[in-house]
Amino acid sequence: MAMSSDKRIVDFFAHDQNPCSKEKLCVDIKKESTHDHGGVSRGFELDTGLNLVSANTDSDKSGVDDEVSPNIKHKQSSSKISEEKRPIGVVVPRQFMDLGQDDSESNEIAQFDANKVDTSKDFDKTTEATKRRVRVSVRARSEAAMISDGCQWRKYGQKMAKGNPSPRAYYRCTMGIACPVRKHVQRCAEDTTILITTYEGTHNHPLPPSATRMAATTSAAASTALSGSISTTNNGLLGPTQTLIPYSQTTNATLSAYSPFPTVTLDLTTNPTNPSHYFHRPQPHFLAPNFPNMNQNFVPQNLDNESKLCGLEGSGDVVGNVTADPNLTKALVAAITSIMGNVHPQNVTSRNSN
DNA sequence: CGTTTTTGACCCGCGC
DNA sequence: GCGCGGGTCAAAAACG
Repeated sequence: MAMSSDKRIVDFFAHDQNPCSKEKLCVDIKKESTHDHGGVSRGFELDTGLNLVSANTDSDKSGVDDEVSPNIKHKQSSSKISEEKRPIGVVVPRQFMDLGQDDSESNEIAQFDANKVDTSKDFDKTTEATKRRVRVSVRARSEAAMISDGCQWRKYGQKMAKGNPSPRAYYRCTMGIACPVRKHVQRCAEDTTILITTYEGTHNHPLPPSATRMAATTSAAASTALSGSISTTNNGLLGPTQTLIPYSQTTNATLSAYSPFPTVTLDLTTNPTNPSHYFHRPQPHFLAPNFPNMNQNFVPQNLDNESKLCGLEGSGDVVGNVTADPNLTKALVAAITSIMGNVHPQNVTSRNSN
């Protein structure tokens, strides 16, 4: 796949006919990686249609397999996922980039064509698709092997990821029968006290209250991240419109394009007492839930230079100029809700800049 | 003895 | 086409 220079339309709607949205989504892909260590960039065009993750909106293909036991569907799911890989990234967190690479040729503009958008189409369907594909990555300081999020997990694999001395552990949700939700846990390469947990999939069972509270924060994070207008900038820092999700004023949420899936990154390690360290836009209306059942070793701390430790510094972090579609926000919130549990409505925000 | 973890092997997608 | 790397499987080991 030509990654560094091709522009392509990501057609989120199979029945894209109604150009009801005039939103313009300009994405300047400075750098993007499909892996934590990667450095391959991709330019792309985005529709702000709601099928965030799948250009193939064939519901027969997207709606069933994920409900089947991954043990049974493994061979199919692998190829299917790749088939549906479509970038939707808005912000590429520097911490997930290969800091050593300088992919200058990848600095390109991908422009969203509003005429290709149809936000009136089948929101439910597209939301369902999104539920299954959006990833939520949580960065938190923890001495434990993984943070307690209210769900039960069974480890099914472990791998050494390139560029990171710490192994990546793979877990599968065991709270429900054949629950397709998975997560992987890995320590930050630059700061091993930081635990990076990435969730993917849709729970097919009720979640305990603790998981629900987690969901509230992650969902709000995604919502707020998406509601922001992110200017195209490569100024070397998280951009001036980088969105802060105030989980006790310690959460930094970004929507990442590094993954083949849209990925919301919740950074619970950032410094709340030094807001100038980041360039966050406050969201005073947000009601930050707590994590009462978090593992006691899970201690979000006020640490300066955290972003540097994790590689946040450098250029190319903010790559997008995004005007979030409220429906886009809803879709992503729904996705995270499905991953983490229910969301308190008051925590869901969206802003339509048009 | 049932469940969970470990770990080497395997599959698949992607980049070269 | 080949190699690399991520993700998963599944048998064996460990655990409770």
